[in-house]
Amino acid sequence: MRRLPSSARQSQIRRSLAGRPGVTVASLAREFGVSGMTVRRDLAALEARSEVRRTHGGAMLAERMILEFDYRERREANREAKRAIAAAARRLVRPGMRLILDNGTTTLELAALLRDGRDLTVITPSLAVASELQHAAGVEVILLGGVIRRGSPDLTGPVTERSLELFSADLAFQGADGIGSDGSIYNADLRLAQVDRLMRRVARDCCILADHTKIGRTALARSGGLGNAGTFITDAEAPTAALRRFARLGVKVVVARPISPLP
Amino acid sequence: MRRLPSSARQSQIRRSLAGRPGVTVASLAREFGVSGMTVRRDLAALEARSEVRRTHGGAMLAERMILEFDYRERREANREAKRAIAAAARRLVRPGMRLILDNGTTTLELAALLRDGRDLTVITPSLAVASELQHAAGVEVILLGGVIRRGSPDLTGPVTERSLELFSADLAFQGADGIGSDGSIYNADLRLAQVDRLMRRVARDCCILADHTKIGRTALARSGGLGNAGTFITDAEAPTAALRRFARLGVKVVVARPISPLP
DNA sequence: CGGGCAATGTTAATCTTTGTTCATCTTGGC
DNA sequence: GCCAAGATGAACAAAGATTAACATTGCCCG
Repeated sequence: MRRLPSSARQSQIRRSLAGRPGVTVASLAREFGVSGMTVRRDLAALEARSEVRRTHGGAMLAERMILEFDYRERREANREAKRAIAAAARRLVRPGMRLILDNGTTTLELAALLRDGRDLTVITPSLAVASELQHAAGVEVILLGGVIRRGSPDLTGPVTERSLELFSADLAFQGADGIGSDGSIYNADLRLAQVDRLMRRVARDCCILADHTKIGRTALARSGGLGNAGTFITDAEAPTAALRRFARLGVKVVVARPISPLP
Repeated sequence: MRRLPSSARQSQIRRSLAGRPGVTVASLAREFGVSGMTVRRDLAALEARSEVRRTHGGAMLAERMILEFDYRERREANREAKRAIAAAARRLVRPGMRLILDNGTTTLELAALLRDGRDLTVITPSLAVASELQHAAGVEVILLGGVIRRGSPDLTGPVTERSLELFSADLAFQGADGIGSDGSIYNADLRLAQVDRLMRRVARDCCILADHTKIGRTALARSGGLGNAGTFITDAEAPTAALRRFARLGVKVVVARPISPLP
Protein backbone atom coordinates (compact mmCIF):
# COMPACT_ATOMS: atom_id res chain seq x y z
CA MET A 1 0.00 0.00 0.00
CA ARG A 2 1.20 3.47 -0.83
CA ARG A 3 1.86 5.86 2.00
CA LEU A 4 -0.71 8.52 2.50
CA PRO A 5 -0.12 12.12 3.43
CA SER A 6 -0.75 12.71 7.09
CA SER A 7 -3.98 14.63 6.73
CA ALA A 8 -5.53 11.92 4.61
CA ARG A 9 -4.42 9.34 7.09
CA GLN A 10 -5.95 11.27 9.92
CA SER A 11 -9.34 11.60 8.34
CA GLN A 12 -9.14 7.93 7.45
CA ILE A 13 -8.53 7.13 11.09
CA ARG A 14 -11.48 9.21 12.10
CA ARG A 15 -13.75 7.52 9.60
CA SER A 16 -12.69 4.03 10.54
CA LEU A 17 -13.40 4.91 14.13
CA ALA A 18 -16.97 5.74 13.27
CA GLY A 19 -18.01 2.10 13.23
CA ARG A 20 -15.78 0.47 15.81
CA PRO A 21 -15.85 1.19 19.50
CA GLY A 22 -12.12 1.88 19.48
CA VAL A 23 -8.89 1.26 17.63
CA THR A 24 -5.42 0.31 18.73
CA VAL A 25 -2.26 2.11 17.78
CA ALA A 26 -0.72 -1.15 16.65
CA SER A 27 -3.54 -2.00 14.25
CA LEU A 28 -3.53 1.48 12.75
CA ALA A 29 0.23 1.32 12.32
CA ARG A 30 -0.11 -1.98 10.51
CA GLU A 31 -3.01 -0.79 8.39
CA PHE A 32 -1.25 2.33 7.15
CA GLY A 33 2.24 0.91 7.09
CA VAL A 34 3.68 3.53 9.40
CA SER A 35 5.33 3.39 12.76
CA GLY A 36 3.51 3.55 16.03
CA MET A 37 5.03 6.92 16.73
CA THR A 38 3.43 8.39 13.65
CA VAL A 39 0.05 7.01 14.57
CA ARG A 40 0.42 8.49 18.02
CA ARG A 41 1.20 11.86 16.53
CA ASP A 42 -1.88 11.60 14.31
CA LEU A 43 -4.03 10.75 17.27
CA ALA A 44 -2.57 13.63 19.23
CA ALA A 45 -3.48 15.99 16.39
CA LEU A 46 -6.99 14.58 16.20
CA GLU A 47 -7.37 14.89 19.92
CA ALA A 48 -6.26 18.51 19.82
CA ARG A 49 -9.25 19.10 17.53
CA SER A 50 -11.27 16.98 19.96
CA GLU A 51 -12.26 14.61 17.21
CA VAL A 52 -11.11 11.53 19.07
CA ARG A 53 -10.14 10.69 22.57
CA ARG A 54 -6.86 8.98 23.16
CA THR A 55 -6.51 6.08 25.46
CA HIS A 56 -3.63 3.94 26.50
CA GLY A 57 -3.01 1.72 23.52
CA GLY A 58 -5.25 3.45 21.05
CA ALA A 59 -8.15 5.81 20.72
CA MET A 60 -11.90 5.92 20.80
CA LEU A 61 -14.49 8.33 19.55
CA ALA A 62 -14.48 11.68 21.26
CA GLU A 63 -16.08 11.59 24.63
CA ARG A 64 -19.78 11.67 24.21
CA MET A 65 -21.74 13.95 26.34
CA ILE A 66 -24.43 11.90 27.86
CA LEU A 67 -27.76 13.41 28.66
CA GLU A 68 -29.49 11.34 31.20
CA PHE A 69 -33.13 11.15 31.94
CA ASP A 70 -33.90 8.77 34.70
CA TYR A 71 -36.94 7.29 36.17
CA ARG A 72 -37.68 4.67 38.69
CA GLU A 73 -39.51 1.86 37.03
CA ARG A 74 -39.87 -1.81 37.48
CA ARG A 75 -39.40 -2.83 33.91
CA GLU A 76 -39.05 -6.33 35.20
CA ALA A 77 -42.64 -7.21 35.99
CA ASN A 78 -43.79 -9.83 33.48
CA ARG A 79 -40.76 -9.07 31.39
CA GLU A 80 -40.97 -12.39 29.58
CA ALA A 81 -44.63 -11.96 28.76
CA LYS A 82 -43.96 -8.44 27.52
CA ARG A 83 -41.12 -9.61 25.38
CA ALA A 84 -43.26 -12.28 23.85
CA ILE A 85 -45.99 -9.76 23.13
CA ALA A 86 -43.46 -7.35 21.64
CA ALA A 87 -42.10 -10.10 19.40
CA ALA A 88 -45.59 -10.80 18.11
CA ALA A 89 -46.12 -7.11 17.52
CA ARG A 90 -42.83 -6.87 15.67
CA ARG A 91 -44.25 -9.19 13.03
CA LEU A 92 -46.86 -6.62 12.09
CA VAL A 93 -44.17 -4.14 11.07
CA ARG A 94 -43.05 -3.93 7.44
CA PRO A 95 -40.19 -1.86 6.03
CA GLY A 96 -41.21 1.68 5.17
CA MET A 97 -43.98 1.92 7.74
CA ARG A 98 -44.71 5.00 9.80
CA LEU A 99 -45.37 3.87 13.34
CA ILE A 100 -46.61 5.47 16.52
CA LEU A 101 -45.23 4.02 19.72
CA ASP A 102 -47.06 4.88 22.87
CA ASN A 103 -45.63 5.18 26.35
CA GLY A 104 -45.26 2.06 28.43
CA THR A 105 -42.92 -0.79 29.11
CA THR A 106 -44.38 -3.17 26.57
CA THR A 107 -43.98 -0.72 23.73
CA LEU A 108 -40.46 -0.12 25.03
CA GLU A 109 -39.71 -3.79 24.51
CA LEU A 110 -41.10 -3.44 21.02
CA ALA A 111 -38.84 -0.46 20.41
CA ALA A 112 -35.82 -2.59 21.23
CA LEU A 113 -36.93 -5.06 18.59
CA LEU A 114 -37.28 -2.31 16.00
CA ARG A 115 -33.63 -1.31 16.20
CA ASP A 116 -32.83 -3.34 13.13
CA GLY A 117 -35.87 -2.04 11.27
CA ARG A 118 -35.54 -0.75 7.72
CA ASP A 119 -36.80 2.60 6.57
CA LEU A 120 -39.12 3.05 9.53
CA THR A 121 -40.44 6.24 11.02
CA VAL A 122 -41.28 6.09 14.69
CA ILE A 123 -43.35 8.82 16.29
CA THR A 124 -43.39 8.69 20.06
CA PRO A 125 -44.01 10.76 23.17
CA SER A 126 -41.67 8.52 25.16
CA LEU A 127 -38.11 9.54 25.92
CA ALA A 128 -37.42 5.90 26.69
CA VAL A 129 -38.49 4.77 23.23
CA ALA A 130 -36.54 7.60 21.63
CA SER A 131 -33.47 6.74 23.65
CA GLU A 132 -33.76 3.12 22.63
CA LEU A 133 -33.94 3.95 18.94
CA GLN A 134 -31.63 6.93 18.65
CA HIS A 135 -28.83 4.86 17.16
CA ALA A 136 -30.93 2.71 14.89
CA ALA A 137 -29.71 3.41 11.37
CA GLY A 138 -32.95 2.47 9.63
CA VAL A 139 -35.29 4.31 11.94
CA GLU A 140 -36.14 7.98 11.97
CA VAL A 141 -37.35 9.01 15.38
CA ILE A 142 -39.73 11.89 15.88
CA LEU A 143 -40.17 12.86 19.46
CA LEU A 144 -43.43 14.53 20.30
CA GLY A 145 -43.01 17.50 22.58
CA GLY A 146 -44.55 17.99 25.95
CA VAL A 147 -44.08 18.59 29.62
CA ILE A 148 -41.33 16.64 31.32
CA ARG A 149 -42.63 15.08 34.47
CA ARG A 150 -40.03 14.33 37.05
CA GLY A 151 -39.17 10.66 37.21
CA SER A 152 -41.23 9.79 34.18
CA PRO A 153 -40.03 9.22 30.65
CA ASP A 154 -43.31 10.20 29.08
CA LEU A 155 -44.21 13.52 27.58
CA THR A 156 -47.81 14.58 27.79
CA GLY A 157 -49.99 17.61 27.59
CA PRO A 158 -51.38 19.91 24.95
CA VAL A 159 -48.04 20.16 23.18
CA THR A 160 -47.98 16.42 22.69
CA GLU A 161 -51.48 16.47 21.32
CA ARG A 162 -50.87 19.34 18.96
CA SER A 163 -47.66 17.73 17.70
CA LEU A 164 -49.46 14.50 17.12
CA GLU A 165 -52.00 16.23 14.92
CA LEU A 166 -49.27 16.96 12.41
CA PHE A 167 -48.89 13.31 11.52
CA SER A 168 -50.59 10.38 9.99
CA ALA A 169 -49.22 6.94 10.60
CA ASP A 170 -49.78 3.44 9.35
CA LEU A 171 -49.95 1.75 12.69
CA ALA A 172 -50.07 2.77 16.34
CA PHE A 173 -48.87 0.49 19.14
CA GLN A 174 -50.35 1.21 22.51
CA GLY A 175 -50.08 -0.27 25.94
CA ALA A 176 -52.83 -0.12 28.53
CA ASP A 177 -53.05 -0.10 32.27
CA GLY A 178 -56.22 -2.14 32.21
CA ILE A 179 -58.52 -3.92 29.80
CA GLY A 180 -62.07 -4.15 31.08
CA SER A 181 -63.98 -7.36 30.58
CA ASP A 182 -66.15 -5.46 28.11
CA GLY A 183 -63.06 -4.51 26.10
CA SER A 184 -62.66 -1.04 27.52
CA ILE A 185 -59.12 0.34 27.44
CA TYR A 186 -58.06 2.05 30.64
CA ASN A 187 -55.19 4.40 31.44
CA ALA A 188 -53.95 5.37 34.87
CA ASP A 189 -53.43 8.94 33.73
CA LEU A 190 -56.04 11.21 32.28
CA ARG A 191 -53.68 13.05 29.99
CA LEU A 192 -52.16 9.84 28.68
CA ALA A 193 -55.65 8.62 27.89
CA GLN A 194 -56.32 11.73 25.87
CA VAL A 195 -53.08 11.26 23.94
CA ASP A 196 -53.95 7.63 23.30
CA ARG A 197 -57.32 8.57 21.90
CA LEU A 198 -55.67 11.02 19.54
CA MET A 199 -53.11 8.46 18.43
CA ARG A 200 -55.83 6.13 17.31
CA ARG A 201 -57.31 8.90 15.26
CA VAL A 202 -54.14 9.79 13.37
CA ALA A 203 -53.10 6.18 12.80
CA ARG A 204 -54.76 4.10 10.11
CA ASP A 205 -54.66 1.05 12.33
CA CYS A 206 -54.05 0.41 15.99
CA CYS A 207 -52.61 -2.47 17.94
CA ILE A 208 -53.15 -2.79 21.68
CA LEU A 209 -50.48 -4.60 23.70
CA ALA A 210 -51.33 -5.84 27.19
CA ASP A 211 -50.20 -8.82 29.21
CA HIS A 212 -52.75 -11.03 30.93
CA THR A 213 -52.47 -9.26 34.28
CA LYS A 214 -54.14 -6.24 32.74
CA ILE A 215 -57.22 -8.12 31.65
CA GLY A 216 -60.18 -7.53 33.90
CA ARG A 217 -58.52 -4.57 35.59
CA THR A 218 -59.72 -1.03 35.33
CA ALA A 219 -57.94 2.25 35.87
CA LEU A 220 -58.80 5.90 36.17
CA ALA A 221 -59.51 6.87 32.61
CA ARG A 222 -61.24 5.01 29.82
CA SER A 223 -59.57 5.92 26.57
CA GLY A 224 -61.70 3.76 24.30
CA GLY A 225 -62.54 0.19 23.50
CA LEU A 226 -60.91 -2.74 21.79
CA GLY A 227 -63.55 -2.43 19.12
CA ASN A 228 -61.71 0.66 17.89
CA ALA A 229 -58.46 -1.25 17.52
CA GLY A 230 -57.40 -3.55 14.72
CA THR A 231 -55.37 -5.98 16.77
CA PHE A 232 -55.03 -6.98 20.40
CA ILE A 233 -51.94 -8.89 21.48
CA THR A 234 -51.63 -10.58 24.84
CA ASP A 235 -49.73 -13.52 26.30
CA ALA A 236 -50.59 -17.18 26.63
CA GLU A 237 -51.87 -16.91 30.19
CA ALA A 238 -54.81 -14.73 29.24
CA PRO A 239 -58.19 -16.32 30.01
CA THR A 240 -59.67 -17.67 26.80
CA ALA A 241 -63.19 -16.67 27.77
CA ALA A 242 -62.24 -13.01 27.81
CA LEU A 243 -60.37 -13.37 24.53
CA ARG A 244 -63.42 -14.87 22.84
CA ARG A 245 -65.48 -12.00 24.11
CA PHE A 246 -62.96 -9.50 22.74
CA ALA A 247 -62.90 -11.23 19.36
CA ARG A 248 -66.64 -10.69 19.05
CA LEU A 249 -65.99 -6.94 19.26
CA GLY A 250 -64.31 -7.14 15.88
CA VAL A 251 -60.71 -6.91 17.02
CA LYS A 252 -58.19 -9.46 15.86
CA VAL A 253 -56.88 -11.22 18.98
CA VAL A 254 -53.32 -12.55 18.91
CA VAL A 255 -51.88 -14.70 21.67
CA ALA A 256 -48.10 -14.37 21.77
CA ARG A 257 -46.20 -17.59 22.25
CA PRO A 258 -43.61 -17.54 25.02
CA ILE A 259 -40.08 -17.02 23.75
CA SER A 260 -36.92 -18.48 25.16
CA PRO A 261 -35.07 -16.11 27.45
CA LEU A 262 -32.20 -14.08 26.03
CA PRO A 263 -28.77 -15.72 26.14
CA MET B 1 -12.03 -9.85 18.28
CA ARG B 2 -9.01 -7.62 18.60
CA ARG B 3 -8.05 -6.23 21.93
CA LEU B 4 -9.33 -2.81 22.76
CA PRO B 5 -7.68 -0.17 24.85
CA SER B 6 -9.02 -0.18 28.35
CA SER B 7 -11.19 2.91 28.23
CA ALA B 8 -12.82 1.77 25.03
CA ARG B 9 -13.52 -1.54 26.66
CA GLN B 10 -15.09 0.17 29.61
CA SER B 11 -17.48 2.19 27.54
CA GLN B 12 -18.35 -0.97 25.62
CA ILE B 13 -19.18 -2.70 28.86
CA ARG B 14 -21.37 0.18 29.82
CA ARG B 15 -23.16 0.14 26.50
CA SER B 16 -23.73 -3.57 26.48
CA LEU B 17 -25.21 -3.23 29.90
CA ALA B 18 -27.78 -0.80 28.58
CA GLY B 19 -29.70 -3.63 26.92
CA ARG B 20 -29.22 -6.59 29.21
CA PRO B 21 -30.25 -6.66 32.84
CA GLY B 22 -26.77 -7.75 33.92
CA VAL B 23 -23.47 -9.21 32.82
CA THR B 24 -21.05 -11.65 34.34
CA VAL B 25 -17.34 -11.14 34.72
CA ALA B 26 -16.70 -14.43 32.97
CA SER B 27 -18.74 -13.54 29.90
CA LEU B 28 -17.13 -10.12 29.63
CA ALA B 29 -13.69 -11.68 29.97
CA ARG B 30 -14.51 -14.11 27.20
CA GLU B 31 -16.06 -11.45 25.00
CA PHE B 32 -13.11 -9.08 25.23
CA GLY B 33 -10.44 -11.72 25.46
CA VAL B 34 -8.99 -10.49 28.73
CA SER B 35 -8.59 -11.99 32.15
CA GLY B 36 -11.16 -11.81 34.87
CA MET B 37 -8.95 -9.54 36.90
CA THR B 38 -8.94 -6.97 34.14
CA VAL B 39 -12.70 -7.04 33.86
CA ARG B 40 -12.95 -6.61 37.60
CA ARG B 41 -10.72 -3.59 37.42
CA ASP B 42 -12.86 -2.15 34.64
CA LEU B 43 -15.99 -2.70 36.64
CA ALA B 44 -14.38 -1.12 39.67
CA ALA B 45 -13.54 1.95 37.61
CA LEU B 46 -17.07 2.13 36.24
CA GLU B 47 -18.52 1.72 39.68
CA ALA B 48 -16.30 4.50 40.99
CA ARG B 49 -18.08 6.70 38.47
CA SER B 50 -21.34 5.13 39.63
CA GLU B 51 -22.16 4.03 36.13
CA VAL B 52 -22.72 0.43 37.09
CA ARG B 53 -23.39 -1.48 40.24
CA ARG B 54 -21.20 -4.45 40.92
CA THR B 55 -22.52 -7.75 42.10
CA HIS B 56 -20.80 -10.93 43.02
CA GLY B 57 -19.77 -12.41 39.72
CA GLY B 58 -20.66 -9.48 37.53
CA ALA B 59 -22.41 -6.16 37.35
CA MET B 60 -25.73 -4.58 36.60
CA LEU B 61 -26.89 -1.15 35.63
CA ALA B 62 -26.81 1.44 38.35
CA GLU B 63 -29.91 1.56 40.51
CA ARG B 64 -31.96 4.04 38.57
CA MET B 65 -32.99 3.37 35.01
CA ILE B 66 -31.25 5.78 32.77
CA LEU B 67 -32.27 6.86 29.34
CA GLU B 68 -29.30 8.20 27.57
CA PHE B 69 -29.05 10.46 24.65
CA ASP B 70 -25.53 11.03 23.65
CA TYR B 71 -23.80 13.29 21.27
CA ARG B 72 -20.29 14.13 20.29
CA GLU B 73 -19.48 16.91 22.62
CA ARG B 74 -18.60 20.13 21.04
CA ARG B 75 -15.35 21.71 21.87
CA GLU B 76 -14.86 22.80 25.40
CA ALA B 77 -13.29 25.91 23.93
CA ASN B 78 -14.06 29.06 25.85
CA ARG B 79 -15.84 27.27 28.60
CA GLU B 80 -14.90 30.00 31.05
CA ALA B 81 -16.13 32.72 28.75
CA LYS B 82 -19.37 30.84 28.25
CA ARG B 83 -19.84 30.42 31.96
CA ALA B 84 -19.29 34.11 32.51
CA ILE B 85 -21.81 34.95 29.82
CA ALA B 86 -24.31 32.52 31.32
CA ALA B 87 -23.87 34.10 34.74
CA ALA B 88 -24.63 37.52 33.29
CA ALA B 89 -27.68 36.10 31.53
CA ARG B 90 -28.87 34.51 34.75
CA ARG B 91 -29.27 37.99 36.23
CA LEU B 92 -31.97 38.79 33.70
CA VAL B 93 -34.17 36.00 35.02
CA ARG B 94 -36.80 36.72 37.67
CA PRO B 95 -39.03 34.23 39.50
CA GLY B 96 -42.17 33.37 37.62
CA MET B 97 -40.76 33.99 34.18
CA ARG B 98 -41.48 31.87 31.15
CA LEU B 99 -38.23 31.37 29.30
CA ILE B 100 -37.19 29.90 25.98
CA LEU B 101 -33.75 28.31 25.91
CA ASP B 102 -32.26 27.67 22.52
CA ASN B 103 -29.84 24.94 21.54
CA GLY B 104 -26.14 25.48 22.09
CA THR B 105 -23.45 25.12 24.69
CA THR B 106 -23.77 28.63 26.10
CA THR B 107 -27.47 28.27 26.79
CA LEU B 108 -26.65 24.89 28.31
CA GLU B 109 -24.39 26.64 30.81
CA LEU B 110 -27.26 28.98 31.54
CA ALA B 111 -29.58 26.03 32.10
CA ALA B 112 -27.23 24.73 34.78
CA LEU B 113 -27.50 28.07 36.56
CA LEU B 114 -31.31 27.95 36.42
CA ARG B 115 -31.54 24.77 38.47
CA ASP B 116 -32.23 26.75 41.60
CA GLY B 117 -34.75 28.98 39.83
CA ARG B 118 -38.16 29.61 41.41
CA ASP B 119 -41.42 29.12 39.59
CA LEU B 120 -39.83 29.16 36.16
CA THR B 121 -41.10 27.65 32.96
CA VAL B 122 -38.44 26.67 30.46
CA ILE B 123 -39.39 25.87 26.89
CA THR B 124 -36.62 24.28 24.88
CA PRO B 125 -35.91 22.14 21.82
CA SER B 126 -32.71 20.87 23.42
CA LEU B 127 -32.54 17.49 25.08
CA ALA B 128 -29.39 18.70 26.81
CA VAL B 129 -31.18 21.60 28.45
CA ALA B 130 -34.10 19.39 29.38
CA SER B 131 -31.75 16.83 30.89
CA GLU B 132 -30.02 19.52 32.91
CA LEU B 133 -33.27 20.82 34.35
CA GLN B 134 -35.35 17.69 34.77
CA HIS B 135 -34.77 17.55 38.52
CA ALA B 136 -35.02 21.25 39.22
CA ALA B 137 -37.88 21.58 41.67
CA GLY B 138 -38.73 25.17 40.75
CA VAL B 139 -38.60 24.72 37.01
CA GLU B 140 -41.22 23.26 34.73
CA VAL B 141 -39.60 21.98 31.56
CA ILE B 142 -41.48 21.83 28.29
CA LEU B 143 -39.63 19.96 25.61
CA LEU B 144 -40.52 20.93 22.08
CA GLY B 145 -40.91 17.96 19.81
CA GLY B 146 -39.00 17.23 16.68
CA VAL B 147 -36.77 14.89 14.79
CA ILE B 148 -33.94 13.31 16.75
CA ARG B 149 -30.75 13.64 14.79
CA ARG B 150 -28.10 11.08 15.60
CA GLY B 151 -25.37 12.54 17.74
CA SER B 152 -27.14 15.82 18.25
CA PRO B 153 -29.12 16.90 21.26
CA ASP B 154 -31.25 19.34 19.33
CA LEU B 155 -34.72 18.75 18.07
CA THR B 156 -35.65 20.56 14.90
CA GLY B 157 -38.09 20.51 12.07
CA PRO B 158 -41.71 21.37 11.48
CA VAL B 159 -42.82 19.71 14.70
CA THR B 160 -40.56 21.98 16.70
CA GLU B 161 -41.90 25.01 14.92
CA ARG B 162 -45.53 24.06 15.32
CA SER B 163 -44.99 23.30 19.01
CA LEU B 164 -43.36 26.66 19.52
CA GLU B 165 -46.37 28.40 18.09
CA LEU B 166 -48.39 27.22 21.07
CA PHE B 167 -46.45 29.39 23.46
CA SER B 168 -45.65 32.90 24.41
CA ALA B 169 -42.69 33.59 26.63
CA ASP B 170 -41.17 36.49 28.49
CA LEU B 171 -37.63 36.02 27.35
CA ALA B 172 -35.74 33.89 24.86
CA PHE B 173 -32.06 33.07 25.25
CA GLN B 174 -30.29 32.18 22.05
CA GLY B 175 -26.77 31.27 21.10
CA ALA B 176 -25.30 31.93 17.68
CA ASP B 177 -22.65 30.38 15.48
CA GLY B 178 -21.55 33.76 14.22
CA ILE B 179 -22.25 37.45 14.69
CA GLY B 180 -21.49 39.46 11.56
CA SER B 181 -19.78 42.82 11.95
CA ASP B 182 -23.07 44.40 10.87
CA GLY B 183 -24.85 42.62 13.71
CA SER B 184 -26.26 39.76 11.65
CA ILE B 185 -26.94 36.57 13.59
CA TYR B 186 -25.76 33.42 11.84
CA ASN B 187 -26.55 29.75 12.37
CA ALA B 188 -24.67 26.79 10.98
CA ASP B 189 -27.91 24.95 10.31
CA LEU B 190 -30.78 26.18 8.22
CA ARG B 191 -33.48 24.54 10.27
CA LEU B 192 -32.06 25.83 13.53
CA ALA B 193 -32.07 29.33 12.05
CA GLN B 194 -35.74 28.96 11.23
CA VAL B 195 -36.51 27.83 14.76
CA ASP B 196 -34.53 30.76 16.15
CA ARG B 197 -36.50 33.20 14.09
CA LEU B 198 -39.74 31.79 15.39
CA MET B 199 -38.50 31.92 18.97
CA ARG B 200 -37.92 35.61 18.71
CA ARG B 201 -41.45 36.00 17.47
CA VAL B 202 -43.13 34.18 20.33
CA ALA B 203 -40.92 35.73 23.03
CA ARG B 204 -41.56 39.24 24.23
CA ASP B 205 -37.85 39.88 24.53
CA CYS B 206 -34.74 38.15 23.29
CA CYS B 207 -31.20 37.88 24.59
CA ILE B 208 -28.35 36.73 22.36
CA LEU B 209 -25.40 34.96 23.96
CA ALA B 210 -22.12 34.69 22.05
CA ASP B 211 -18.52 34.64 23.15
CA HIS B 212 -15.99 36.89 21.44
CA THR B 213 -14.77 34.20 19.02
CA LYS B 214 -18.14 34.37 17.28
CA ILE B 215 -17.90 38.05 16.54
CA GLY B 216 -16.97 38.78 12.95
CA ARG B 217 -17.69 35.21 11.89
CA THR B 218 -20.42 34.18 9.55
CA ALA B 219 -22.15 30.85 9.03
CA LEU B 220 -24.56 29.28 6.60
CA ALA B 221 -27.83 30.87 7.55
CA ARG B 222 -28.69 34.37 8.66
CA SER B 223 -31.49 34.16 11.19
CA GLY B 224 -31.80 37.88 11.88
CA GLY B 225 -29.94 40.82 13.34
CA LEU B 226 -29.00 42.08 16.77
CA GLY B 227 -31.37 44.97 16.14
CA ASN B 228 -34.23 42.51 16.72
CA ALA B 229 -32.86 41.46 20.09
CA GLY B 230 -33.15 43.28 23.39
CA THR B 231 -29.82 42.27 24.86
CA PHE B 232 -26.51 40.97 23.61
CA ILE B 233 -24.13 39.37 26.09
CA THR B 234 -20.52 38.58 25.26
CA ASP B 235 -17.28 38.24 27.17
CA ALA B 236 -14.56 40.71 28.06
CA GLU B 237 -12.34 39.86 25.12
CA ALA B 238 -14.79 41.14 22.56
CA PRO B 239 -13.44 44.04 20.47
CA THR B 240 -14.93 47.27 21.74
CA ALA B 241 -15.23 48.75 18.27
CA ALA B 242 -17.68 46.01 17.28
CA LEU B 243 -19.60 46.40 20.52
CA ARG B 244 -20.04 50.14 19.94
CA ARG B 245 -21.33 49.39 16.48
CA PHE B 246 -23.79 46.85 17.88
CA ALA B 247 -25.00 49.30 20.51
CA ARG B 248 -25.94 51.75 17.76
CA LEU B 249 -28.34 49.10 16.40
CA GLY B 250 -30.45 49.57 19.50
CA VAL B 251 -29.49 46.41 21.34
CA LYS B 252 -28.32 46.59 24.95
CA VAL B 253 -24.75 45.27 25.00
CA VAL B 254 -23.56 43.53 28.16
CA VAL B 255 -19.95 42.50 28.69
CA ALA B 256 -19.75 39.60 31.16
CA ARG B 257 -16.99 39.84 33.72
CA PRO B 258 -14.84 36.72 34.02
CA ILE B 259 -15.73 34.50 36.93
CA SER B 260 -13.44 32.35 38.98
CA PRO B 261 -13.33 28.75 37.81
CA LEU B 262 -15.54 26.23 39.48
CA PRO B 263 -14.05 24.30 42.41
C1' DC C 1 22.11 20.18 -7.23
C1' DG C 2 21.46 20.89 -2.59
C1' DG C 3 19.62 23.55 1.46
C1' DG C 4 15.57 23.88 4.12
C1' DC C 5 11.63 21.90 6.10
C1' DA C 6 8.27 19.00 7.57
C1' DA C 7 7.07 14.39 8.33
C1' DT C 8 8.60 10.01 9.90
C1' DG C 9 11.44 6.49 12.17
C1' DT C 10 14.54 5.04 16.12
C1' DT C 11 16.21 4.57 20.68
C1' DA C 12 16.02 4.45 25.55
C1' DA C 13 13.99 5.65 29.94
C1' DT C 14 9.56 5.60 32.17
C1' DC C 15 4.88 4.57 32.95
C1' DT C 16 0.35 1.68 32.25
C1' DT C 17 -1.90 -2.10 31.83
C1' DT C 18 -2.45 -6.86 32.25
C1' DG C 19 -1.95 -11.61 33.95
C1' DT C 20 -0.85 -14.67 37.82
C1' DT C 21 -0.67 -16.40 42.35
C1' DC C 22 -2.57 -16.93 46.68
C1' DA C 23 -5.05 -15.90 50.86
C1' DT C 24 -9.67 -14.50 51.90
C1' DC C 25 -14.42 -13.89 51.27
C1' DT C 26 -19.45 -14.90 49.14
C1' DT C 27 -22.92 -17.54 47.72
C1' DG C 28 -25.94 -21.20 47.33
C1' DG C 29 -26.80 -26.18 48.22
C1' DC C 30 -27.65 -29.47 51.71
C1' DG D 1 -25.63 -23.81 60.16
C1' DC D 2 -21.79 -25.64 57.40
C1' DC D 3 -19.13 -26.64 53.29
C1' DA D 4 -17.43 -26.45 48.68
C1' DA D 5 -17.12 -24.00 44.47
C1' DG D 6 -16.04 -20.11 42.74
C1' DA D 7 -15.28 -14.95 43.06
C1' DT D 8 -12.41 -11.34 44.90
C1' DG D 9 -8.46 -8.28 45.65
C1' DA D 10 -3.46 -7.33 46.95
C1' DA D 11 1.05 -7.76 45.29
C1' DC D 12 4.30 -8.52 41.98
C1' DA D 13 6.32 -9.42 37.36
C1' DA D 14 6.13 -9.03 32.53
C1' DA D 15 4.45 -7.21 28.32
C1' DG D 16 3.69 -3.47 25.89
C1' DA D 17 2.71 1.69 25.39
C1' DT D 18 4.28 6.43 25.91
C1' DT D 19 7.29 10.29 25.50
C1' DA D 20 11.21 13.11 24.40
C1' DA D 21 15.12 13.76 21.89
C1' DC D 22 17.52 12.88 18.00
C1' DA D 23 18.43 10.71 13.36
C1' DT D 24 16.64 10.02 8.88
C1' DT D 25 13.89 10.42 4.84
C1' DG D 26 11.49 12.64 1.11
C1' DC D 27 10.11 16.63 -1.18
C1' DC D 28 9.83 21.54 -2.75
C1' DC D 29 11.95 25.18 -4.89
C1' DG D 30 15.52 28.33 -6.01
